[in-house]
Amino acid sequence: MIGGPPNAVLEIITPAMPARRDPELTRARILRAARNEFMRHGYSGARIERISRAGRSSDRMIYYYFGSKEALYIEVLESVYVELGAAEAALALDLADPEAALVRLVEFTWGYYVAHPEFVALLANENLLRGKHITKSVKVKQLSRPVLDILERILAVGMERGVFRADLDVRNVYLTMAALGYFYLSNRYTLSSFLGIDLLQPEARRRWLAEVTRVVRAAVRA
Amino acid sequence: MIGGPPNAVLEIITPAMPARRDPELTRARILRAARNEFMRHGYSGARIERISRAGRSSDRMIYYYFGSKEALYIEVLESVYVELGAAEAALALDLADPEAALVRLVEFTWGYYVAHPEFVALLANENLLRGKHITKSVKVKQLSRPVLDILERILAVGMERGVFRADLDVRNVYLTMAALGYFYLSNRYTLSSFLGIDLLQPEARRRWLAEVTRVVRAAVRA
Amino acid sequence: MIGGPPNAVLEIITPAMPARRDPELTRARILRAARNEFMRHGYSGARIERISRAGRSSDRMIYYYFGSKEALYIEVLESVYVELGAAEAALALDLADPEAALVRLVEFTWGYYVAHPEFVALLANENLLRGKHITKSVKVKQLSRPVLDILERILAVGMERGVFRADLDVRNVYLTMAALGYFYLSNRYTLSSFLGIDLLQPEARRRWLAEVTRVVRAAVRA
Amino acid sequence: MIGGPPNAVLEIITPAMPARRDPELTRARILRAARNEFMRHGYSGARIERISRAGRSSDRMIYYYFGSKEALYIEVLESVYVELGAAEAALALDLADPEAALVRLVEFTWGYYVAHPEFVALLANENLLRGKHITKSVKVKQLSRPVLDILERILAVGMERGVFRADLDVRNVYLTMAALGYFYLSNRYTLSSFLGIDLLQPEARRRWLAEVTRVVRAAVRA
DNA sequence: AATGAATGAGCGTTCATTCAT
DNA sequence: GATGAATGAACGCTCATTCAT
Repeated sequence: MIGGPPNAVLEIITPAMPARRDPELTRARILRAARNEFMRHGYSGARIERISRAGRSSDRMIYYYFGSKEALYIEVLESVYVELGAAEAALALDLADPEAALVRLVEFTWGYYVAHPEFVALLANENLLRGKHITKSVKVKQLSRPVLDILERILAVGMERGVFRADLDVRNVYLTMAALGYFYLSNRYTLSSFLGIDLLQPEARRRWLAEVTRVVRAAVRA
Repeated sequence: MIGGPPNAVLEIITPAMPARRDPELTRARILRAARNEFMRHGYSGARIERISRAGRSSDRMIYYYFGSKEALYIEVLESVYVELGAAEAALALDLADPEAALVRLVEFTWGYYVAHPEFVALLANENLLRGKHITKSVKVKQLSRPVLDILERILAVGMERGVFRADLDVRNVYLTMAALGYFYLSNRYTLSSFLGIDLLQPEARRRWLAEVTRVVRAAVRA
Repeated sequence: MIGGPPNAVLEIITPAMPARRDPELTRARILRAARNEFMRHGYSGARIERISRAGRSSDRMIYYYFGSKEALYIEVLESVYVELGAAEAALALDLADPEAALVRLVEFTWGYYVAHPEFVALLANENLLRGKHITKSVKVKQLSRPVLDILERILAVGMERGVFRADLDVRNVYLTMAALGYFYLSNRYTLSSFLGIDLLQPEARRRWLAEVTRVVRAAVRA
Repeated sequence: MIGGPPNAVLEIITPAMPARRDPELTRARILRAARNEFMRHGYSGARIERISRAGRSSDRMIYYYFGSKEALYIEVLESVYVELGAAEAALALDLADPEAALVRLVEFTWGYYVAHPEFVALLANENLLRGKHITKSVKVKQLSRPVLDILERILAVGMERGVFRADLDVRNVYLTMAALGYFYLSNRYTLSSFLGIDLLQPEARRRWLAEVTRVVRAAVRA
């Protein structure tokens, strides 16, 4: 009742199934399922069993590969940070036109949030828990977040040329840019009910990106 | 973990040991404890037993008064919305100077978020759950949120006088104002680690309010 | 919040409501509701709260009037026995024709079970509990069950005249008569599924009464 | 209430202390304990904790193997039906003498009820709940109950030979046979108190079987 | 005579996790 | 390297019942 035969049967049914018992693949499937589960339900609401089922694995395997729910969660957290960092690093902005570059950065940031709801949700959840888990990750602390460097260079060029105000602080500009995009998405459910409009409609989203761009430009304009 | 000091403090607030058979008080104590618990741990992470202990009551009484964890949560949610609405309604702004009135509104909004971390946390949690519970509250739907009316009047006067741009949308301005304040506070843990500064320091908070005010003014300026 | 005013209001709404606060009536309503609840759910499955609601009273009143769930149950049990005894005592059978009288008694017994499903259900439940509660009732023990006397007289006349076998035992005949009627009704759900017919259909019931009558007559025939 | 004797007995049955990691055995022990508990207390009165203790397992394992109290109950129900079906199927009756075969079937049926009080109790309880759970079992519906076929063949031979009445209905005869045995046992507690004799005494039981046999024969006699 | 407030004990169930091979 | 069996601790919730007026 234990053991090989059932697997043998599966082998026949799904003949060319790539690398069954491929630890890397199993691990990746679990991680992906966990990201989705933590995004949807938060840390406490997430269920090991749902993750293992969605990842076509077993509870036991999660402990085998990750050790604990918290360790799995932290790895998920790290992975979304790593991905964001990679996406930021891949940004190739032309500093010749700092205003255009800034607009591109605003668009990129907004686009990233839109494309990665799990990033928004996981951060929201982690803040809800007052950074309880993120502080345990050594990896997250070591990660570079290229966006500040990029923004700094944009602002430096813009200020030097006089197209931007001279007293801009890179962290303030970053916060403004991030806040306007993030808040709209992270709070879309309560805001939609409060404002009486569906913020998720493509048209509404397009208009908000335009507004964010306008506000950020107004904020930095000399 | 058990003990005197916390009770001693409450003892002072409710002088002669709260009449044990005071249903309104019992109910209120539970509600207050629940608000705190849901703020700290989110819906799933909140524990009925911790709430009943903190409210100096029993698990059983929570079900006696509220029926279920979810119903209690919804009532907490309703109560924070009611309180915000009352605070907004109590705002008496002088429309003679629309710019000053707008700044006052920005300060009020920011001040409210700072003074009511439970509001920020509960909304964040509710959005994490995709508005799962708030949609079940009929009360929240019926509540008026006076802030939009107030802001609308400010903008109307300002636009009429030409001190504000003519194409302002009240919801966009509200979102900008709310986003800049809310995001800073709701994401303070991940942001602090990312930016390498403690955003909760009074000095940092003061500077951010100044920046928010500056950005909002820049965004509406004619 | 406590007290008279709400009742006063009800007085106006239901003007001629007979004897509100009539203890006898309230007691009777509870008892009737309890009988129904115990019939439907058995002793353990019965809920005090459902009884009080169905009896338009409160949990508290049940304890006020009856003392405990078990005492209420016993009183229900007693009441169904009392009613059956009264119905039996009201039977006026013409002993001139013992065969006809026996048939009449079979019909009466069957008719009583059909008309009083609560009797069948309560007995079934009490037997399930191995007579746990009925042994606590002094009243049930003191009750006379006239049916045995009646049957005895019928059999005596019949045997004397030679229309019945001479070796009949009154208790055996009673058991046969009761068993054939009771079993069909008490086990109708499992039997219906097993036999593949709906035993509750009027036509099926009518046929079964005919069969019971036939079997009893065959059993006593000389 | 805790202690040696009962365990000592089991120890003998399962000699060397049951290999703790034997899922089939664990499952079987739970099922057996559950059957006993449901028989004794009905569905509502049964306690998961008592079952797990009696089955020398844990509450948790019940959910591991069966999923819920109701699912466990249904499986118990199915198991008693399966066992009865197997016992019926094992009956080898000589149809050469239909009268003798019928008597044998009556004796078998009665003997089965006597030997399996859990069967009687579980059916009584299930009917009390109006077949609430049994209707959820697909297995029970698919089970064959060989007894009707057997009885049909007996009656066919007997009717053909003219020793039985020509108008017999197999279901009616089955009901008569089952009712007379089942009712005596299922209602023994209330009947004992009503008739003033202990129906469980071996002598009383023997006499009743004789009476049942006599009545059934009288009912089918040509 | 009547009742709203309160409760201890226990319910079925689920959680993340570890045992043992 | 991989896994089915097993588990302690707690979860949200409900039970019949009593307190206090």
